[in-house]
Amino acid sequence: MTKHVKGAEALPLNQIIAGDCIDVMNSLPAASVDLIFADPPYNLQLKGDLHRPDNSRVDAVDDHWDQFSSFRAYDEFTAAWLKAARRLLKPNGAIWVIGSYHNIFRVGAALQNEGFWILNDVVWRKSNPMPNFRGKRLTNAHETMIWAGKSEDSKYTFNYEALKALNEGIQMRSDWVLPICNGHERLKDSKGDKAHPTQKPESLLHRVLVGSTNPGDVVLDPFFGTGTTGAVAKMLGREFIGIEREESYRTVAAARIAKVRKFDREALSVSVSKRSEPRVPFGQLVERGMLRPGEELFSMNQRHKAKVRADGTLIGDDVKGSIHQVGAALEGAPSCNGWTYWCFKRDGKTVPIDVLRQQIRAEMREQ
Amino acid sequence: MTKHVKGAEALPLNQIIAGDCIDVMNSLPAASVDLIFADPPYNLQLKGDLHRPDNSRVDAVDDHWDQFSSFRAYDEFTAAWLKAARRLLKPNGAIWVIGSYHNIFRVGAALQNEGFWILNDVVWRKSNPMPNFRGKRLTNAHETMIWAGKSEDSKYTFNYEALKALNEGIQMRSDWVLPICNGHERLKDSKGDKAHPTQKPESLLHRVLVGSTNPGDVVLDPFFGTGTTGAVAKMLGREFIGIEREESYRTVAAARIAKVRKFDREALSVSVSKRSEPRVPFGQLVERGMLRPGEELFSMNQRHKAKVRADGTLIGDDVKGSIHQVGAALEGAPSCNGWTYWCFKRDGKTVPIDVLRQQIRAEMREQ
DNA sequence: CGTAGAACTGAATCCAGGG
DNA sequence: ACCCTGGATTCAGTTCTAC
Repeated sequence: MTKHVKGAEALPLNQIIAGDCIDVMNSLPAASVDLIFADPPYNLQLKGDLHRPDNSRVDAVDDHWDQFSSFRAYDEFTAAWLKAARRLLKPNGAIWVIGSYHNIFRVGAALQNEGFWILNDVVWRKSNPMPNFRGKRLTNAHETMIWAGKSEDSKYTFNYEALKALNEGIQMRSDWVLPICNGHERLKDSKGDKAHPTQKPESLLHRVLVGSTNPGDVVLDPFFGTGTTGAVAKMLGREFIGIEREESYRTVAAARIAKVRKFDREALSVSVSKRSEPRVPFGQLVERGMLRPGEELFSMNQRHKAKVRADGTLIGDDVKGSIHQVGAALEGAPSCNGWTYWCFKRDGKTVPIDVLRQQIRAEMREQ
Repeated sequence: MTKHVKGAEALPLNQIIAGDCIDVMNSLPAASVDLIFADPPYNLQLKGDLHRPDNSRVDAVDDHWDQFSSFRAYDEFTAAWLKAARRLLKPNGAIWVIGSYHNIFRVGAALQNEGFWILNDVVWRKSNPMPNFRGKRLTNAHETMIWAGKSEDSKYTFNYEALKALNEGIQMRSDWVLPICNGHERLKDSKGDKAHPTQKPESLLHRVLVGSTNPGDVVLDPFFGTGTTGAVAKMLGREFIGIEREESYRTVAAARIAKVRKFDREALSVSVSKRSEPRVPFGQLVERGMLRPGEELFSMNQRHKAKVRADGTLIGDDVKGSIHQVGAALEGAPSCNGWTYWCFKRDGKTVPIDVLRQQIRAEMREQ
């Protein structure tokens, strides 16, 4: 299918175009696209191998397309594809770009330099990220998306009520908790290996497209990969244009999209987290000043006491550890629920620490 | 209090220094600070706040002022204070910078350009953000912090076990859910208005300082504001240096910090990693007769065995070497922790050799 | 057939210290 | 500076295998 726009050039809709995205974008008619979703190379700069504690090797992103000789080279690449992308956007068009700390700051600055107007940065909080195996940094548990209008005065599309509905009637926030793409959704090649190292979950694109496009809008993805953007666009009744350099990815994407039915909501069902109470680490009571480091806690039976430390552990006579561990040790029990075991004193009264946890949970429910 | 460092220049500790942060930082001795926490301004309307690297002021009524020159001026300001900050850091020092989508991408790119090495970007997920009243965008529910080492090979401080303890035994992630600063913690001026527009919560600084400094470390905050960094540093037994241009903020901060009490020493101790335990050569177990030369060791999975030699090496089928080397070779693994891999037999029971190491370490602690 | 437990996996800038 | 070696280090899943 092609679509004719003012200027008589044809727009190749619902196709995957082979080639370098900058060249291809430059060959398409200007001001013809409503939304761009881009998942560019992150320039991860990985060095050696990484092993899990069980000695298995992590299958890293070592593909040639992620290699850049320097930040400067990456910046030039970024400016070039953003320029081409901006030309394609209608005046009221918008763009989403996803990245990690390796590249997102350079991408964000480049967006601003090119005249895009940032509307929000959105954090994808992964419910099941890969841990930091060596314990040398924080678990890298999120990626960042930037949502920007073509210019400061673009009348961008924002379906406020639709997103609010997706969020159980509460205004959608800038942090989205979604699982990574695995299980059956993760596309495999003929050998059973993952077809693409960085396939994005459809739930993420669902939220992006519901929130910032209308049915019939044209969505372009210059780094199409295995076509998550195209698959979700088709389900949601949006038109897509994919650009992808690697033949193997194009093949997988084409087969995938062919199987998609419009309004195929089944594929989007995000595993709903159990409706259980949120976990509140004891350390949070300390960080938030509800209990002071050095303060004494007393056991329910008044037989034992222990001091709170700055890291949210307790120290008693010859025992250190979590509220549960210290409670268990002092009672000589195999286990102990520290939340119901320990109390603190306020104004002469003895108060169970669980009261403070309830307080935090109540706050969390409010918004 | 001042502290004298190599080079005979005095470091003004636990003081709030009046002045422009770039000038003040340039007047302090190089390589003298362990950590910098910075919450730089990012209101682009306050053009008078911006300084070029040559210290000339950006003219707010400049006719040529547009979006582009505004970004350029902000970039120059950012590069200038980051350069000054980097000079102050010890080789193994690190920096935290907090910002929002208005400025954080420019700050992140500048950090990388100046040679800092990003360790994590951390999302502060606000549990009670201000809603988006007009319903034109997503609720801006987070801010971004960047944690970076002075250089790629900095041996930065990371108290992994302490943060894990704060999170009740689960590795700390890059997204931190903490409430915004309000209630009693929020400082008010004499008229009852908030004393500072963007006062950060102490819980945020608690986590930053527990995780990336040790007691006694010097923490500098070039945009001190009402002194959250100083207040938490004092509580946690860290030394602080604050720089603030506005007298009203300095006054509020000084009064605030004077009221803070340091936690006692025991409360400041945190959970430590096994890595900090003294090293015990396996040969010592043999020398001390805890294991006899010729004795057989068995792998944890019971699949392999090897004999102890008099020099503290093992000999198995076709392999000789350290407990680690033989374990790795037998398992075909890239590496192996021999201490947890090998067991010996005593009175019919299988005992991990690590028990003997712990015995030696306990003896070492006694004296 | 169902269930329990083992195996596997994910955009990762993932070691420190002695010779 | 490099080279070598000891030895510390994981969370939330999904899929596979054994019984």
